[in-house]
Amino acid sequence: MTSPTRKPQDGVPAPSAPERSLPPSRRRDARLNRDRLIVSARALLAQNGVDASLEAIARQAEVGVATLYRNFPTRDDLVRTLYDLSLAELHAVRAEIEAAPTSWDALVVYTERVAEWLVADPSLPPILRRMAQLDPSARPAAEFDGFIASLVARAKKDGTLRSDVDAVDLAVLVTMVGSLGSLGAGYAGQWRRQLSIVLDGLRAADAPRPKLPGRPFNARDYQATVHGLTRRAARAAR
Amino acid sequence: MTSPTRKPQDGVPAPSAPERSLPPSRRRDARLNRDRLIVSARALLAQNGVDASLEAIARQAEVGVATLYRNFPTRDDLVRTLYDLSLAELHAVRAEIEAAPTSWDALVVYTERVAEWLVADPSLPPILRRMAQLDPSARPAAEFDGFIASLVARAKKDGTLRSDVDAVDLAVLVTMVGSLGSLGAGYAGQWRRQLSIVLDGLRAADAPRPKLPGRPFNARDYQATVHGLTRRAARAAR
DNA sequence: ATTATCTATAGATCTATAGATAATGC
DNA sequence: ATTATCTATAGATCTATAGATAATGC
Repeated sequence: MTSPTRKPQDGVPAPSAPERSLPPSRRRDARLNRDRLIVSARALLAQNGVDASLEAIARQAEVGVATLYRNFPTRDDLVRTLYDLSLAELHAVRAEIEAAPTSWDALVVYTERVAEWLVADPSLPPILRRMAQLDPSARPAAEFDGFIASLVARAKKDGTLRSDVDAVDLAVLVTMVGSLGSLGAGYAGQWRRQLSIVLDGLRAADAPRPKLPGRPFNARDYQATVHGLTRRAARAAR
Repeated sequence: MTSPTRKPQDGVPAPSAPERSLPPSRRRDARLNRDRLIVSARALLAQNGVDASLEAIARQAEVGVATLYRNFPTRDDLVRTLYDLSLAELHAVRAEIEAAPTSWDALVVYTERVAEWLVADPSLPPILRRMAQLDPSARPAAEFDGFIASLVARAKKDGTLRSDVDAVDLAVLVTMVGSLGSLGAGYAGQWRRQLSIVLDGLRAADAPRPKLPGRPFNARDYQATVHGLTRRAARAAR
């Protein structure tokens, strides 16, 4: 029943299958091409959304279109593969959370790592949206659910987390901070400041605040960066 | 306080011209068609990004393609028009801010209204991105700049705003909250909770916190809504 | 021998425009 | 009479596949 050929089930992919680029038993050139396709796909999906031209993806990967279709018979197969690969990265976060010394630290690790994951890859938003359409019952963060809920309860009891928020508020806030990835690479680590402010808003009122990380963004760079421009382009245009 | 007259620079529309749908001297049917095109364009840009098919926009507006091209010779003319229309709405916010009794209230009005503006229209993100590419020197919120900066200074002196943030942090946070618009209509007013948490993070540490608005989102609805699904579709898929 | 790649191509859809036809305002 | 709309169409680009050609592993 379970053949060595990968047959992605319609539902959630088995998280036990880390889905390496491909079983290492295949031809070297084939694996290379597939990897190139994945890189190009990430880039073009980030730029043009889920409907990015498949021809363009193949072109950028310096590969014939047919090669793309051989690896990914449909567009959704491609999207699903990118999704699986990204999700595998997220998996590692759980151990990090569990290693945190206090419940509050665990919340910080959770929000920080997940936000970082989102920010680092601007192809994720279109991919996540599409996956949710394909398969609304699949939830990327499902494995975290119960876990985070108990963490939230613990942090409230410890008196570090304000008592009027819940786990969903947290998830929404992380999504929100993660959206700063669309501001472009020039934005660099500034999102940590914003996350820090959000965390201060989540803290119980009497808990002490740490210093904000980084420094305020200068207004000129903000403009350059806010819509995906490089600083150089913005200077040139001015 | 900047000069009342705006340089008629490429792209920055004179704010004195609210750009009504069209000078009322034109043919009735023409105005109607133009309005229909604008509505359809908003819908399809929100759904498919700036590269949405012009043919599809015309089709949805029940109008021939040539009519679209007559009104908007290039895609960018269309985008620019949508941008101008949206920006005109934003203009009204300034008066509201000035009417606020305290500096902190003014900040609340600013963040709330601008976030609301963003959340209400999911076609804005692609439009803003495109406009920034077309014309990097134009800044949608430019008219607010000096104004907000002095507001920030005032709120710090009043001891209501924490002293280690600046106006750009504020702008980024608002953008961030505004991004929740992409979560879909089912999300309704939940973004106000998130904004409220952000505001608490911005408050000076010793200032008292108000209660969060609304109630926590239930986990099931969150899933349904987080990627633009209707609740009904999510239920059906389960 | 097997597996994968590339080239070529059919059919669909899109952009952009020219020319024929219809609706309005004066 | 003027202004706007529609239909039709050329050329570009895209998806998806078939058939010919090349590269690998055993």
